[in-house]
Amino acid sequence: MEPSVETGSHQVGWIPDRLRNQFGRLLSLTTAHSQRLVNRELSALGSRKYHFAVLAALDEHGPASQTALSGWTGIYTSDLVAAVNELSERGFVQRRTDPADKRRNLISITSAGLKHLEAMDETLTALQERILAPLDEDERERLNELLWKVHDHLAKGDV
Amino acid sequence: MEPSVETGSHQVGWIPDRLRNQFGRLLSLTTAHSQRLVNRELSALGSRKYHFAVLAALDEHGPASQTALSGWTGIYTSDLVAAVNELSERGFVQRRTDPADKRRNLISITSAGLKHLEAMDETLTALQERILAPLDEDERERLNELLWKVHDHLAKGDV
DNA sequence: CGTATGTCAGACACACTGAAATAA
DNA sequence: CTTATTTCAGTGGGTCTGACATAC
Repeated sequence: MEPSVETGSHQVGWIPDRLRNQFGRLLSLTTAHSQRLVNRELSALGSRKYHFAVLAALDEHGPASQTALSGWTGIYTSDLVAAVNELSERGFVQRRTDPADKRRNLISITSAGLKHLEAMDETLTALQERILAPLDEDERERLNELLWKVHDHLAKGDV
Repeated sequence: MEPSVETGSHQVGWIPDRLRNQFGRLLSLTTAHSQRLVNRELSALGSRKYHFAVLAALDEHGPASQTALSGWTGIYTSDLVAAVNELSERGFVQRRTDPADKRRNLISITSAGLKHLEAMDETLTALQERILAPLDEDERERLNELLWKVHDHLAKGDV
């Protein structure tokens, strides 16, 4: 009775109304889709989002403590430990104790890390282009603007 | 003795450019925020999104197999097992063998389940209103339209 | 077809250890 | 000035949800 189901990501025919009309669901479905693609691209480079975020922050700001990195990237410090470990194992960052404050670590990006960052950035930029393909420039701007509005509202914690 | 620890999202001042300009990041941040709120509301009702999705599908479609539910909700069948177990433990659904095909389960919603669904629905609708508060009607429509465009493009698997 | 198991990422709360700043 | 207390950075281990694979 049901039309055949494909393998891979599932396809949906009918969707319950209450689900279709839920804005949050549209948001999370779209996010899930695009994050799946992002992860696929990044994992081809042996990385994941945390790595990109940390390297980007280090590149743009310069050496920083883990607490600072946490603040800028939104990654919890406890999760940051693992990310920095992984990055330093691969020689993408260096961790040394801040001489000025011995309880603090100073993380800095290496040239290998910079190269890796650029590779990830290019990949992600190209991917983003493919994801947004159906939208023209105006629409992209509009979408960004509207999303930021909602985001900022949520970030303020009013709701 | 402990001053209460502020829980919640961290505040960001500066954000690295490469992160700020990543559309995928904006998407996932916004989603994360709103999902956090959704989870908070639902968990106050002792539920989570899977429960809502399953009950909504059952309510709108009538008794169905787990495979069908999986297709409509996007929940993997392996995860659906747990969700249906939880729901049936609370008396919100009933699981019985399909007399027409003995290897298939027919899941149906109970009246208690229906009541629970309505409660969740009301909660979520109210929450959605709060989340979208900064947007007027036009903007909401526009945002939905643009998101659907991207979503459908992704769902087609072209990218 | 359904169920059990398991992996992995991400978000998050907590407890703990040193080191630093500060009050007594 | 030097203890005693508090604050703060980093680490570790753990929980939970969600997406997803696979074997029975």
